[in-house]
Amino acid sequence: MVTLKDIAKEAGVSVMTVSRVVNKRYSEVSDENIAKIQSIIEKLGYVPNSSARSLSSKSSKIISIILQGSGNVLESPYNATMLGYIIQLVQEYGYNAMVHFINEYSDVTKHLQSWNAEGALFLGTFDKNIQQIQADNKLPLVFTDSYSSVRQLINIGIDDYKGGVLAAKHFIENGHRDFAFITPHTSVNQLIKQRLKGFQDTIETANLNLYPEHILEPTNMEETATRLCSFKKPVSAIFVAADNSAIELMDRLKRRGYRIPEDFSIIGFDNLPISQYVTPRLATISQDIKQKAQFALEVLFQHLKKSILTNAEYRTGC
Amino acid sequence: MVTLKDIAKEAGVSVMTVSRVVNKRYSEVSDENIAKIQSIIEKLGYVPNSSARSLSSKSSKIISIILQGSGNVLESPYNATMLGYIIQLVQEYGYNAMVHFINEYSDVTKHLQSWNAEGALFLGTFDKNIQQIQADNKLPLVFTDSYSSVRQLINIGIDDYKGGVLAAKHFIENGHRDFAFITPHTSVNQLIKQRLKGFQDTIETANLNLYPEHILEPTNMEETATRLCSFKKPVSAIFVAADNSAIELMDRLKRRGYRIPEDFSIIGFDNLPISQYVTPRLATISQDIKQKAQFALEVLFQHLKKSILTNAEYRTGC
DNA sequence: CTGAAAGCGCTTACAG
DNA sequence: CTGAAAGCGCTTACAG
Repeated sequence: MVTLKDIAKEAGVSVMTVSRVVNKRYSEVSDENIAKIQSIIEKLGYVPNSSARSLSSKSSKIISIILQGSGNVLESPYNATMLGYIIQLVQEYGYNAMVHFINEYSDVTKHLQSWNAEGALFLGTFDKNIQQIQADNKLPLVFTDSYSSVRQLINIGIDDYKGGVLAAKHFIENGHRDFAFITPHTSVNQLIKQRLKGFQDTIETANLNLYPEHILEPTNMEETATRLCSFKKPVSAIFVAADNSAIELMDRLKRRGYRIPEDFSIIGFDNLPISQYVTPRLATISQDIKQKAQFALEVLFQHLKKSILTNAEYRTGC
Repeated sequence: MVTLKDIAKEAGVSVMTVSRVVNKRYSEVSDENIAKIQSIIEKLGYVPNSSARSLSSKSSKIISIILQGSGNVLESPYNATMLGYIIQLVQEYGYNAMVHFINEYSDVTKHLQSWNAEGALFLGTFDKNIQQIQADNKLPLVFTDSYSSVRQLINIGIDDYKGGVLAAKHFIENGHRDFAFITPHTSVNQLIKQRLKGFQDTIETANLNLYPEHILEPTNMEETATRLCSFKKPVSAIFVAADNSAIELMDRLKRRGYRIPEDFSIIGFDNLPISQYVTPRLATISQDIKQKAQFALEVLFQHLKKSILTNAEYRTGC
């Protein structure tokens, strides 16, 4: 491994002079030395040791990306797409992405402190633990899709309530009167509840009803399909709060001989690419994942620069 | 930040004694001190500094995962699923996952050396640069889906050739005589060529033909659909070497009024969950992504332990 | 069983 | 413009 010392010896200067060149502090070094040192760096293939840098400068150039959930969380296209954009952007900002899948919340602090991460980005549901995480970690923390009531919080989300409103309006305008709401496989969190609330409020404003027994939290889509088809008061309009689940449900219903959208009209959420390849195309509430990632990183680096933690709440449309 | 020194002072011992407890070298410390130190660690919430460890011990506990490709590579369900399993496993082994998206191959060395990664795992096409990467980095490197001719190489792949054979056999057994082969959107690499070769060889062994003009490398599926429908010698059996692309093509053909499988029979590759939710269900060559990830990590850690780099080639069935 | 010394590769802060 | 000193938090290697 080539070190500053090796370069210094070869160039006949001190390590400090080499360090200055490596860090592009050119105004502090003579042109002659800059040229000489750069050519030696090139020749020897010097790569700075990030651990040493992190240790001495307290700046690790690491952004931790923390995903909550069970099993392979990247099987969810939403998580995968979001994570992909985030890593791309972290790299563009000149940082390194360390990815952690989390179950125990105490692990968050462990990971962040252990690597001296400069900032962290959270995907998934952390609502109940945000306060603790914030108390333990004094670095910029950006949450996504959170509905925590913590006041001092940076969150990037969409207007999930409005998503529910849009779904309900669409159904009502198309003459539907009997609705169901299906939560996705993932845990039922505040985000889902917001979508439900927007849906429900809009239905009730139109003097219609979303019956409690028509709100399902499936663990199993096959069973959900069975229940949907055996309601005493049949429904015609189904809002499934995530495309994945909507597509699976649609498949089950079709295999039972029901026609979509004649027998059941379905609206999903996310507008994943795949929702356009099923038959019929899935109607869905769209959200711009790329923009969400961009926002999240912008805010993160803004706070990283300023080192000021202020309250912030950002929501984009859908 | 709490350090070894803080704990040592509080416990009235040297940092070495604390270090031994932190590293669970209990046989070297008195029971009394173990208990005392552990309780202080707990009380103060001590987390070891990984940079310092990495610097002094040369063991970073970092596995770099390197993805090649352009744009958001995690929009590919294959990449996302694979990465998800890999990260899960890296964590289970007690290591940390650093993820890098790569375009320039020189960046590989930069990243690996900079963080003193203990091992690296590669997703995507690196064939032409494997030799260089290996020469520059003396740590266990595990490639996936590679068909490099480099002799000293650890690779985890499936039998892509056999995948092509299976597709051809299925078509032939079902009476098809006119075939097309479509490469996926991604770059045409050796892996795709193997699938093609297996397909082509099997067709020719059956005294049938896969005409060169029926092998398409689409940049645009709409255009591909147009070309498929305007062949002078029409085809009935289409092998698309990735599910994503197969599903998109199927959609285009259906929208033009063609019936699947009556007008065109299609086989994909990967058996992604989504292939079972399109109508009709996509016939596809299955590969076990989870098992591939498990193999990859097993081999990586095997070599990490032994610190011996031997030749190895692993292929699972499909 | 315990600890003092040296060092990992870098940066900060200072003196010149 | 340049460099010697000290230190970041830990581990290795040794002495006792």
